[in-house]
Amino acid sequence: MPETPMAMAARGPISRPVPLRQAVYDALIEMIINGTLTPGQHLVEADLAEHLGVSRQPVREALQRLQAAGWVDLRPAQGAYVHAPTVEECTQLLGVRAVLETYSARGAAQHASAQDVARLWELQEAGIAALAADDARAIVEANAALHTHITHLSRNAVLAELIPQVDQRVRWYYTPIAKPRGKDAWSEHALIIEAIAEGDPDRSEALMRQHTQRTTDFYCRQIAAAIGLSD
Amino acid sequence: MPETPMAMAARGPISRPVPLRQAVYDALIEMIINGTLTPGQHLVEADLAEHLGVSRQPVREALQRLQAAGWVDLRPAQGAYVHAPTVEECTQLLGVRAVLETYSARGAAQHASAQDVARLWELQEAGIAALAADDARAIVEANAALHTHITHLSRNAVLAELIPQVDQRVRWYYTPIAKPRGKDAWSEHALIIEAIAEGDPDRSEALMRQHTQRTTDFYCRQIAAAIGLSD
DNA sequence: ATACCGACTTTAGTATGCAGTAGACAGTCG
DNA sequence: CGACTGTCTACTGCATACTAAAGTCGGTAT
Repeated sequence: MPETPMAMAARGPISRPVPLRQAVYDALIEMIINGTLTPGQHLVEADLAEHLGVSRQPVREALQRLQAAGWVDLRPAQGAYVHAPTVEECTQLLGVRAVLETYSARGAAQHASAQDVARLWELQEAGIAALAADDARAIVEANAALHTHITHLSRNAVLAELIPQVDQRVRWYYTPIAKPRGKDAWSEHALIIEAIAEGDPDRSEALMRQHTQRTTDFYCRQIAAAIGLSD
Repeated sequence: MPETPMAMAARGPISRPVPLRQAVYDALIEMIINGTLTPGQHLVEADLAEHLGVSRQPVREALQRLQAAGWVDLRPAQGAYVHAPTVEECTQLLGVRAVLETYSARGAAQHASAQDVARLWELQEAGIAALAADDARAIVEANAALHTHITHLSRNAVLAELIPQVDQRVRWYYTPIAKPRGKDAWSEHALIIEAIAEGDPDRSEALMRQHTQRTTDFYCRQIAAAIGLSD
């Protein structure tokens, strides 16, 4: 069966222009994360549109999604404002993340194949490397990649849809404290991966709960310290 | 036929004061729940716009949000399709709901005032009444109201933002089995409220876990039975 | 001097128009 | 008769134009 010269299809459909609304969405998140847009700032549709070189339409659609994801607050007849997270909110967010990640670790232990586990170890390596390189951005990225993959392994589409919403915001808040937390975090990751590899849901769950709890505690202590200093 | 805004009277006109996109959003969810729009159906923006008596713009924005909430699938350059939930997905959704509700019950036990508890008992009464009246729709509504209020009591804004996304969909899938599950469910509710009233986080959590787990199990058995019958 | 009222400006909300693309159908060639 | 290709249609994606409302500033009257 000479499957015609369609063999090139393996190359995938040629680079498709990403929908503008998606590009705008990504661009705005990037701007929020790197501080170009500061919390509380009023986002004027026309300005964003001009700055990004598109019309207001894609900007509006992106803002809708950003609201749904909790990045901006959309006040009726008044426009969009970059969401200003409070300390309580960060704590709450970390709490919710903990619960979801814990659940996802359980699922991962039940469904992961040997190959999946191998991939986890690869990501673990990358994290260790980032830690050694002392690159905060890379650490956070590797952390997100590992957790995302665990979520994926749980084979739960709903979870996979929900967690990124939470996780991306955690990533934003978490960046400043990624370095000091890093060392312990990656040791704990190793234990979790082992539990998943053994297919032990209870232990995976317990370890992940401990891990996320410690991250939350660490974050709270850092915040408390920071407030203590600034006051 | 000539464009007459009266044609859409069947689905009711849209009240102007609230943003159109919001009205359209609600109207579409209602249509999906009550079956006017069937799973898998292709939603043509222009058609919806005409039927609701608005332009395509608010319809587009509503569809964006509907995708974010998991009600429709938005395929690039092809439009919106009513999401067709699979059995696995329902199970997964119920699983995620379970962990979120469990977490929220713990929070509620830690924060609820006597007044909050009184409100819970009122909602419980309403649920019992709906059960007695044998009104499936009212049962589901009362159930949602009770769970929503518990979520609120946990004083967790992130949770309060996330759960409705999940819960509204659960509500959709759950309606058919609400009646047989109702009796036990409301007895369990009473126990949970008691635990919250006593401010006992561990017991509240355990009871809610049990409650949601039983609901999930019940749902799975019903589905299995339905498949068994139809095969 | 201050408080209230009204026009003005700015910006979100909504409608419509245009172009690009995917899918369907029919005509044509092997 | 079957498969391929060219065309045709219908829909989405994006842009622009218009409308309505909220906020602001200046003026006037008390």
